[in-house]
Amino acid sequence: MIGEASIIIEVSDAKDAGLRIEIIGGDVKAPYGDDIYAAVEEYVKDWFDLHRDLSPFYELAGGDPLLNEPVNQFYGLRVMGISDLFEAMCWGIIGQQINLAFAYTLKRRFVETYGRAVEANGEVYWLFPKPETIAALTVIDLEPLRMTVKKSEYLIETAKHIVSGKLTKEILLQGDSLETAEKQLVSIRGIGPWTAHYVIMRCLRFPTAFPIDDVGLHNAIKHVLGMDRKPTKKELLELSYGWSGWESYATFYLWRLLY
DNA sequence: ACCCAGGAGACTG
DNA sequence: CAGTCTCATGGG
Repeated sequence: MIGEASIIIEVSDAKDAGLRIEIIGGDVKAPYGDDIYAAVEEYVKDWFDLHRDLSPFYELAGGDPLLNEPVNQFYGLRVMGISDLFEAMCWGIIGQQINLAFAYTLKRRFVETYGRAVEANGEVYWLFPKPETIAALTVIDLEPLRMTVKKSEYLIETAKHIVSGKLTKEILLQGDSLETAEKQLVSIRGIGPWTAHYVIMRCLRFPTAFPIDDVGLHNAIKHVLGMDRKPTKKELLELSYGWSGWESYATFYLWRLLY
């Protein structure tokens, strides 16, 4: 989205020339102005976290028993962003305490019920629902999606916070402090430590964000170390001690092992 | 039928 | 503040 206008883009590998980005549809009409191209380029750079130099991470990962394998296997992988705060928070709320398969089902129902469809090259793309739309709902409206009543409440309340203007990406980023942003997020009903760190990782892009309670992270560690159980909190703290400064990247690479 | 899932809030000591 | 209990719905 650029303002209220949607732009559908396709990103592909241009080999030595880097990434190839093509505008394939949306609300904008060709010929596109330089401002459109500039906005798209910046969006993709933020989305792929291309502004970040990963060499310090690869340096520490090389000597880390947990990260050595995934870093070799997925070299070049970056933490993919969710630039829209509402979308990042919703995805975190939806993903709480359910398996990923069901989480994807719920997200699809949510988006295809309350989002906007945009067609390009004969395919339908869904824009994420706007907070104004969700803020106007009641839990009864969300019943058919079959998420828990609590999740419905959390989504609607989060939408209202954003619509009020008191919760924005810019406000969370004021002070450039993970702790400050976390404190604000956790004060919202339905946002606990896991979701706060998930949002700080995917949307605010702090490489130090660390959803340490994440079950996927626990299972990935169990897998890499060949354990017959998940690691305890104490073991997690010890194993992640060397990740300082790059916790979100360590987590993201370990998640990737589970696909 | 059973256990678990990219947790959070309420309650207790 | 740190543990424990409860919740709610579907996947495997």
